[in-house]
Amino acid sequence: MSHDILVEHISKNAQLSKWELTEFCKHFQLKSIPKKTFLLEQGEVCTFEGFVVEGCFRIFTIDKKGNENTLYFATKDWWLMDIDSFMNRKPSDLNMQALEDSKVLLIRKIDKLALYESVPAVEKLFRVMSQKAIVAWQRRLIRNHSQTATERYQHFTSTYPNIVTKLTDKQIASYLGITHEFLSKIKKKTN
Amino acid sequence: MSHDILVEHISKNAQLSKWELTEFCKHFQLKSIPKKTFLLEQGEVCTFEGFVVEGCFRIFTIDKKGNENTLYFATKDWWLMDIDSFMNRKPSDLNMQALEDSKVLLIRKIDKLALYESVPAVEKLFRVMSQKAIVAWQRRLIRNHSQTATERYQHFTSTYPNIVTKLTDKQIASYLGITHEFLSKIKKKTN
DNA sequence: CGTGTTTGTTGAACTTGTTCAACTTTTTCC
DNA sequence: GGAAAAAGTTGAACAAGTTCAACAAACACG
Repeated sequence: MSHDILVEHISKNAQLSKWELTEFCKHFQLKSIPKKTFLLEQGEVCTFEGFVVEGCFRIFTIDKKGNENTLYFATKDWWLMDIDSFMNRKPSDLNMQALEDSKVLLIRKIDKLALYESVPAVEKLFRVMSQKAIVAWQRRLIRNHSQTATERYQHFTSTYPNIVTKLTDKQIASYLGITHEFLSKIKKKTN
Repeated sequence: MSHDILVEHISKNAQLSKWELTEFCKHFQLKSIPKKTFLLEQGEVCTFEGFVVEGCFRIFTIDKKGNENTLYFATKDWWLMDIDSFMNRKPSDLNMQALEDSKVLLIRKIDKLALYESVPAVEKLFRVMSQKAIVAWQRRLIRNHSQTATERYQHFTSTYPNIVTKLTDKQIASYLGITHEFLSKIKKKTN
């Protein structure tokens, strides 16, 4: 059952009682997202949070120059949210697109907010997960500053070998912050 | 009184009752940190969290190649913490150094953890602050990928004009992820 | 199954940013 | 106030990464 994956995931970040787990999970609805579909598109207000059960998403933004910039890839066990848009009801800068047929557990904003009130442990859960996320973002920034594109590519492929297989080189390049032509040259050299 | 600054700051992120505010604040001790002093040094385990009341800190890491990489600068109203080290009792990768005579409000880890239990609103407070921080880290990453060093320098100086005046060009360059020689050339060109 | 579209490759010229070294200016601190 | 140290400047040679264009390979889909 898909909720089991969610339960297992959150249990790594906070201890919730059986009742709390049930309360938490019951607001999440399973939804199938076909390949190439956008779960969220730049300009829309994000009114949900999602947890990937199956498949893969790319979260990216398109800047003024028209370049795609990939923030992250989300496979099983990753969260999909645009915090800024969700919190402040503002149009999102992000696109969330399924790279293959996928399944997500979705919670509506109204239910999420109610959950914070009715199950205080959910505050801790998201506090802890958010703090872990900060650490990850900080580390990625440091890597971007201290490593070459080649090193970053190697780090990415060795850290996420199972995600890499689902991606095109173009998508990987937009995650690393380089052109896909240059990634092609990197791959040639390191072979 | 220095606690007033803290109260004002947290009130922007969560609504705490008078009692909760008092409970929260009473665990913070004011400490003066002379210029150039390290509040935390790479390799130590971080057992506190700090809130800057006065002065300025630089939070940076030194990588294997010996290069300094500045994560952020913290002036009045900013938090000082190494989440990873604090949460997981692991040696920190970070240095927190006062750039001028500074004052911080410090809370010990043991008190912070107790506070999460005794004042649940503190969970929400740090959940909200952490989520805001994630948004900021994501934005910075996108900027690093989509903008040139010149654009990033201009963004930094216009976003933090009051911090810039406290910094050397070397420190700014290490924040932008470029060499100080190149920053010097950028400044010459844009004049 | 084939054809149109997207993805990947390669090279040449170019831009951005680095390195090193020599020098000047500013700050530190006794 | 003056010597030493740190920070900033500049130029030349270099390395990393981009751009554009042309072509090849892979994939999508009616």
